[in-house]
Amino acid sequence: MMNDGAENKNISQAVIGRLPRYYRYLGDLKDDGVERISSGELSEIMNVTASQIRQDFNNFGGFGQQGYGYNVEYLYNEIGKILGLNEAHRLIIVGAGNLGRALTNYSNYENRGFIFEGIFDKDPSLIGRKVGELTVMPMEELESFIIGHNIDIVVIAIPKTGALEVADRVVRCGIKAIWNFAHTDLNVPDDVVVENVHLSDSLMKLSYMLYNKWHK
Amino acid sequence: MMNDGAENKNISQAVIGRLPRYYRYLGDLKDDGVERISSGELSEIMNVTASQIRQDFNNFGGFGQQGYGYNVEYLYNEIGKILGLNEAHRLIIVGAGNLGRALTNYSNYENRGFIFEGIFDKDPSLIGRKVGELTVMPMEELESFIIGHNIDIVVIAIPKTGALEVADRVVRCGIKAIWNFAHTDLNVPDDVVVENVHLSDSLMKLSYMLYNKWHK
DNA sequence: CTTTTTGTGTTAAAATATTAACGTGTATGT
DNA sequence: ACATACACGTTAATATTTTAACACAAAAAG
Repeated sequence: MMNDGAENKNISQAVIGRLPRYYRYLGDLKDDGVERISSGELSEIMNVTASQIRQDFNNFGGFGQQGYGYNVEYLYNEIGKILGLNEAHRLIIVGAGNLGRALTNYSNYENRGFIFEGIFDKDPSLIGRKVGELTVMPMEELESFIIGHNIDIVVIAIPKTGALEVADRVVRCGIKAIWNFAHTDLNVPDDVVVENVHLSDSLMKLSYMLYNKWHK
Repeated sequence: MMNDGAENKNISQAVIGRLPRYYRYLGDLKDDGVERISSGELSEIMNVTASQIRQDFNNFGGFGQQGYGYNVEYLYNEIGKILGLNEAHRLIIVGAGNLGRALTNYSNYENRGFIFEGIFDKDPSLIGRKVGELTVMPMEELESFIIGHNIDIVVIAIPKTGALEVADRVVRCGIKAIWNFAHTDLNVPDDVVVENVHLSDSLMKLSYMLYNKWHK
């Protein structure tokens, strides 16, 4: 039996962090034509415990049925909704360097629903250049573009010098979500969410694990 | 008083994940000329509890002194050693697309000690092209290059089709660490460590948080 | 030199997260 | 139609992580 849908329950970061992975595996299963799956089967494929899977889904009310399991397509769609993928997101990228250009192209392929509307840089020699289907714009137009194009999410892909200033500027325009690739932490108000992708940190973690393989 | 250095203690993933962030803040403090710092001061700067900081460092034996705190430079160096940054790492990138090219340049600037030795692609039209100081090589030369140049770490920056095969190939050459940007999980032996950077997952997490800001 | 303050390493307590156990509803097979 | 097996949601137990408390060593002050 389903409960209230748990809209006002406090979902832990641990659970949220696992949702995209569920979504990915369920998408693959769907593409393979799999119609139903049990927590036990999924647990084998994903290398997690069946208990954790049921527990995680139950945070949002539970999507399965006793004796049957989960309908793959239904579950896939429900998790998509939880992740906010039913609505389109409009993004801009600040920084037209290698990383900014890579993200423009990469994410357009992989992520339906995340639409890259513009790319900015302060370097005059880059302005006007094409990046995929976009044209690099000067930083002066940042604020007006955000407001005029109803931008949801700002991607910061510039060195740490300048990242904090850009964050301040976009927050003042009402931006509530920042995808931060700069090598620093941002200081933003409580109602603004930041997802950091610190590539150096990730590489250091790999380095640690390489030299300490005996732990797991 | 310091204990044995805790070489054989089992360090949790939670702690390891925080080490690079400590390293980053300590590096900044060092650059600012700060000589000593207490867990209390550091906790304010980093927005974590002082207790956690002391607990984390104590996993490795503890680096501070009562009544004094921590010597910034010493602590910075010690954490660097723990992360394996005292030794040079030789990397290659598989995939000379936008992301692969971005990583080549990005990481050379940001990360001393991680040396990019080569870049590979299966697309004939890319082979021979310059990426920074490197020249794109064909996939046929992958194995011989890894062995000949004593490569430590392989970066996978290709679409998920092909990623598993590349992982198999490099593991057969004795590679023990993979930095994986492909949109899939790799299946590798137990003694090989994989650090995943799933950008789509990260973006979905941001999307979730944007629509569920009330959970902290 | 003695006293007071500082701030660690460490132990204990509280909070979270994960795993296991189980009762019950649904599907499947005879 | 009935019995059996399946597999969920849920509760309970275990394990891990985080936070708080404290005893004592070193530094600073008097």
